[in-house]
Amino acid sequence: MLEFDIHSKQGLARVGTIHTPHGDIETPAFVGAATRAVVKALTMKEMNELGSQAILANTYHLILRPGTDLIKEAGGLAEFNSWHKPTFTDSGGFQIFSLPNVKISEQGVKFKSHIDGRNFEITPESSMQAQWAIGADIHMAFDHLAKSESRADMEEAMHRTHRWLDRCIAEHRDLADGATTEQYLYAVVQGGTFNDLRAKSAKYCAEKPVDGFGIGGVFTADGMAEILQTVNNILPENKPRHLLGMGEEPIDLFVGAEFGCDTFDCVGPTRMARNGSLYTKDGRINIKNAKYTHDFSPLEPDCDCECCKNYTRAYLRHLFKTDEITAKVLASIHNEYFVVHTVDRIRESLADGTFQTFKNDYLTRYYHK
RNA sequence: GCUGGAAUCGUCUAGUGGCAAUGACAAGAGACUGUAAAUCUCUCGCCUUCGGGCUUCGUAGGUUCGAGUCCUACUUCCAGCA
Repeated sequence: MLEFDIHSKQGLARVGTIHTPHGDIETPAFVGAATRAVVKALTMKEMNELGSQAILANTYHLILRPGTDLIKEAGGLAEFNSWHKPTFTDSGGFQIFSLPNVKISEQGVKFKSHIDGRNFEITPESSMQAQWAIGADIHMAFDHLAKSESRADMEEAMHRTHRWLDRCIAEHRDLADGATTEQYLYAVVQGGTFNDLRAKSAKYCAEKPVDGFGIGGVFTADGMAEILQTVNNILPENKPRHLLGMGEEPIDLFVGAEFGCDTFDCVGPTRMARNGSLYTKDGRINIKNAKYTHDFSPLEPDCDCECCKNYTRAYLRHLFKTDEITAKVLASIHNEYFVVHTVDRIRESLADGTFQTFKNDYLTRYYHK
């Protein structure tokens, strides 16, 4: 069983430590999105220096390229990409939802590679096998997101996710038998925006022999608090919970932590960075805007990231306007630092009892309320 | 000096009688939440009560119902010959 210590609690929120074979994660924590075994534009050294505790790679993408056998041959994900701290893998379930032309059956999902048109099939069993080959510390069960917001579709997707969870657990147990490494499995809670379905899904997952939980299918801050309260009041307190895919908006991180989530991942910060949308304490700014041409101040005056300590807004704008690779590097360092550090501060404020004040001050300033 | 060729939005460019005029770049702005994203969208002559109105394709004339497109002259640039 994955070890998870809880040091303090405040309502549903908690401060803890997840102990993985590759080290500890102090929670709440923001996990960097390293979909293709890399955080886009950044080196692992840079990720280390900006304070990232863990990364999350995607099974779907790694099956297509370079193939999970290759990662196994390299000695596992940590050896392959030189990230020697904790790792997660997402199951590939999200791609069923996000890609066109997938054929879903009870057995699994058939699709053509978007790269070369080859036919692939992912099943709960093959997803588990792939994740074991990749060798991340924490695996996600192969889940199914609904094809629409309708209750019927949500319910169908939830039930399929549950049936697939049982197959994932069986396969994971088989793979764990005789394995030389410790790898852990999270169940994924579905149910869309329907509280009764969320409750049903949480109950189902809560009773299973898994190491933690992913909460999937949450897409907006609206209604997120209610969903998380429903789900996290049911999930067992002593296992970690990962909020899948949320964290582009700082409010998501506050609400997520406040209502009992321990880790987050999101592609938003690095994607925003590559597109020139950079976090400041006063909200996101588009560094490409003409008004920053002569702005020789740092992006964030009291930010300790490499970008803010060394470069000005005018310089960053110049790098973006000239389409220099370094623009994306510096911007990604800053945005990733920003969210990692925001969650670090949330953790500290929960530990010392100042969370509500910190949250109010932060969000008031960020969203100009 | 002679003979050809060329002049169209900030730049390059499409356009051979129905055109406010093609495409790219540049510029301005917006979007992005378990990454088919170093991507995508919009604006880009002036004005507008969003119906339209006005002024544009080196300059000045001309032909024509109608000219960026045809004709004449001029200006500038390019090539060849002197």
